[in-house]
Amino acid sequence: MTQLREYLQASSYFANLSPSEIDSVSRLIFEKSFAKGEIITWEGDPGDALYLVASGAVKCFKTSEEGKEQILQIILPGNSFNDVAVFDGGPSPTSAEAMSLVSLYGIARRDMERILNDYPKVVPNVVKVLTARIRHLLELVEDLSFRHVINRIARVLMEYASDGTGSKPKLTQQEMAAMTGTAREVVGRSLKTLQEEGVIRMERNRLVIADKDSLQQMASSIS
Amino acid sequence: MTQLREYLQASSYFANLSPSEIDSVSRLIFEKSFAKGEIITWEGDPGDALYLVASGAVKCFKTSEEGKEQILQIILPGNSFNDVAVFDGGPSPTSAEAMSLVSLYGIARRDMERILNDYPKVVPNVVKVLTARIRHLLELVEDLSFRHVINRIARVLMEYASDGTGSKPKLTQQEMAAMTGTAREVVGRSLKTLQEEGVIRMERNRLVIADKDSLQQMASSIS
DNA sequence: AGAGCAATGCGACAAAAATCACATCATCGA
DNA sequence: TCGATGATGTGATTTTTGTCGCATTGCTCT
Repeated sequence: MTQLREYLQASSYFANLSPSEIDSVSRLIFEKSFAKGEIITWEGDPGDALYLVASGAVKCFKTSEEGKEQILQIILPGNSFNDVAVFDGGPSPTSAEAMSLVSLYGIARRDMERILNDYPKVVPNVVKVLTARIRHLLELVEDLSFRHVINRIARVLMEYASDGTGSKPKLTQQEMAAMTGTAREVVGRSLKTLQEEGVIRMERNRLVIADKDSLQQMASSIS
Repeated sequence: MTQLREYLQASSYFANLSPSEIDSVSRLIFEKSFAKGEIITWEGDPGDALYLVASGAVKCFKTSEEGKEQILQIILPGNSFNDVAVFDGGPSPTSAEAMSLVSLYGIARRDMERILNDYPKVVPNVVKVLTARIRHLLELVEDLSFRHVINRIARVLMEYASDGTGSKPKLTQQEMAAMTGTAREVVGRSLKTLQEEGVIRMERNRLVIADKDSLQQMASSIS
């Protein structure tokens, strides 16, 4: 319980609440866990609850009619998902799946409404979260529209290089493909190219960034 | 002035304010006009003001290093732009250009803050606007990631077919290319294909939808 | 340890999209 | 009305990306 309160204290939604307010909020929260591969919410579902990731990683994605997947965001501890549907009352625009064993803090929509009502201080935080999401999506659009696959992959590598905390999950080529809007084979070929150019190195089943500057270069360049 | 108040009454931000509240808000608003082709805000500029389109059309877009343009949204009368930068205080994520003679209602960031403070009723509207933007961007990503150019173009044609009000500007192939993340020539060829299939028709410099059902079909299908 | 399944590696091709190079058509001012 | 400029039409060609097919490798769970 203390753990939950500490978590909320540090979260983007509730960081500026007083301890007693945090306490009230925490009483509205339910906990839930999912095993790797389990679907947490389906695209099209009503947005009944907002989730904060306590541990593990969650991918938010869309699926095409033909089964292709586009990952929009990987949610790491401290961040939330399913916000849009909760705040506008519409159907969830994306599906969410546990990429590892995940534990979540959930807030029912009704309760979130109550919180916003009772603690107006939370409102600016909501706005910050939403604008951040917009900025993130704009970057994704920019990527898809301007950059070649190999450059997008370089960006993914930069962003998801393990930071030692172990919170970022190891990505499969399939997942990188879903993040960059391409096919798995293309990711494989791109990684091979990067390797041939000495930018990355494969070490016993582990991908190592050999030349961070070059990678950064590739990640920002357009062709 | 009455015109302005009527406009605000119907806008997504202020629809639920009382006449007297509308009146106070209206006093904070400045008007501004731009000729076709003029840049209203540059990507990277501080978000000093939020704009509501009174008449004309504004395109929000990003530009790549190589000069390619990606249009994110065409703002028609009644809608707003530059919201993100105004609400989170960051630099504007996109540029905005007048697609025709445009007249705008502007609200300085400071004033918008004041409004949010004085009239909390506005807050849910802000959230609605932001979530709508997120949903719109998610659709764009879906489009770029899942659909072929010709299908994206079909969507653009569906969405921007003139509705008789004349508020939707006639799009050039160049603009359609910027909306669908492709090159002008590809748009031209796609239009030709659609024409050969009898889905659209070119009538003396005017594009006519000949078979709306087929077009709708193309717009939703994936390949 | 070994069966089974998921993740990779990779060659060969097909398809879509981008690029280049011009010709032609419209439109809008002067 | 005549240019000038912007918008289009179109073929040829190159790049990039997507797809198929299959062999391997590596990991996990008994």
